[in-house]
Amino acid sequence: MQGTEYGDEELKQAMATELRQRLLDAEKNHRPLRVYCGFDPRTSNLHLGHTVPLRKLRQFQELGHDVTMVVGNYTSLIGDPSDKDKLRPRLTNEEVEHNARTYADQAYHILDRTRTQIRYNAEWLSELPFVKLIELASNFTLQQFINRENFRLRWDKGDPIYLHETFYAIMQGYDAHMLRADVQVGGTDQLFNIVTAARKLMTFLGGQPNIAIILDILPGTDGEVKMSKSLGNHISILTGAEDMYGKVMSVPDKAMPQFFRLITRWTPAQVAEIEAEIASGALHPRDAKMRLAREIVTIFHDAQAAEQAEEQFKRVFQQGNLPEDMPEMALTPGQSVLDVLLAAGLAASKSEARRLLEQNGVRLDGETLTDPAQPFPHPGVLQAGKRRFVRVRA
RNA sequence: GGGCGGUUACCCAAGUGGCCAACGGGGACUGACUGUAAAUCAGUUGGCAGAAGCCUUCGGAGGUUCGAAUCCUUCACCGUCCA
Repeated sequence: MQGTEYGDEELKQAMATELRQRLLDAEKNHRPLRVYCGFDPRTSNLHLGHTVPLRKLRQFQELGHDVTMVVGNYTSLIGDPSDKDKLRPRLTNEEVEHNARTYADQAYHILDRTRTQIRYNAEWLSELPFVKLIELASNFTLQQFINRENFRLRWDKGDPIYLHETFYAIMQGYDAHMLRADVQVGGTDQLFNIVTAARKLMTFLGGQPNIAIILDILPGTDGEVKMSKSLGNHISILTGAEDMYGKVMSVPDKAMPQFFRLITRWTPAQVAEIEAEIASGALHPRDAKMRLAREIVTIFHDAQAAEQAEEQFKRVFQQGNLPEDMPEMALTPGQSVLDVLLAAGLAASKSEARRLLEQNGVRLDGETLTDPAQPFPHPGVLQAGKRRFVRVRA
């Protein structure tokens, strides 16, 4: 249950107990548990936040259970209202197909490809007759939806809540039923969909309700709010080793516990040990974070890349030396400092370049430049701010 | 279908004829401090020129005016109440 967050101790205990019981039953019948997690085919570029449920699925795989990723190509007609307040345009089948494939490819950084099944929920949802939907919907009241926090907020603000958004939970519940899922994994934003909707529907349809594994939300690089691309605080899993390492290091200390639990391969015992060392002062928080960064880069690249990224990090940021690789540009005769900043892509406009200069944010071979109009002094390493470098060649 | 309200820069949000490139907050960027932390402090945050100044921007189009984000007309979208 590492990394779970139910927001309610009783629910957590209930789920833990039920999971234990289900494991015993499964063992008795010599079958693995059917574990699933849905994903939204709207995204295909995964960041670390997306890997949280994947990590949990992986743990189940390692224990020998069956794992299914459900591509929500039918539910995406709605868009999960759990964390959104706007409708999104419908995707074409090709887009869904493409996103699903790239999503899966990235997911296999974590999941065992040979033990993962992929299903599309249009398979059963597109054939759900209206009369069946009526039956399913009759299990819920409007009050349940209105009391749900994210609808509640919108209700109170006077924002629209569309009728069809209430279908989402029902559809997800039906997915669980069709898969005869034992366990469903999701973030805290899925609490309602899993616990209220899916379990109820599964029971109604004559099956056993699935057990909810509700995972805590991974904060972004700001350490404050959930990692999300639109908030700009994400770490893409496709980013380079050095960038990934550096971004992990920029995460505030207070977010480390969540990173430890949610995205590393570490066991609860290992996490406890590191945290104890930090608490006792035996381990500097910075060094703990370096271990974390190294672990994360190792997962998405490999151990060698992680080591190199760490060396580069030490060289550039701890010792103030230059990075090994940096973009290059050729100097054109007659270019001013301003021209070069622009041409090197270190500033988006001349005004921005001037600002950088005024704020002492520009260095050439370590020497601060301030005059925008002066001819570019000489080839060398041009630096804007702390972390952007360009090698200017003659 | 009717009444009322809304649409402002990356986001939220002030501004109701000139003092508005547009208050404030968030975010972002730069500097100091540091563990590339975090927190804190200071500065910057449309473009061109950088001295003055000029240009583009406040949902779209048109109009009134010496002058509009601010007034009028119209269109679009959104919300809300009533039906």
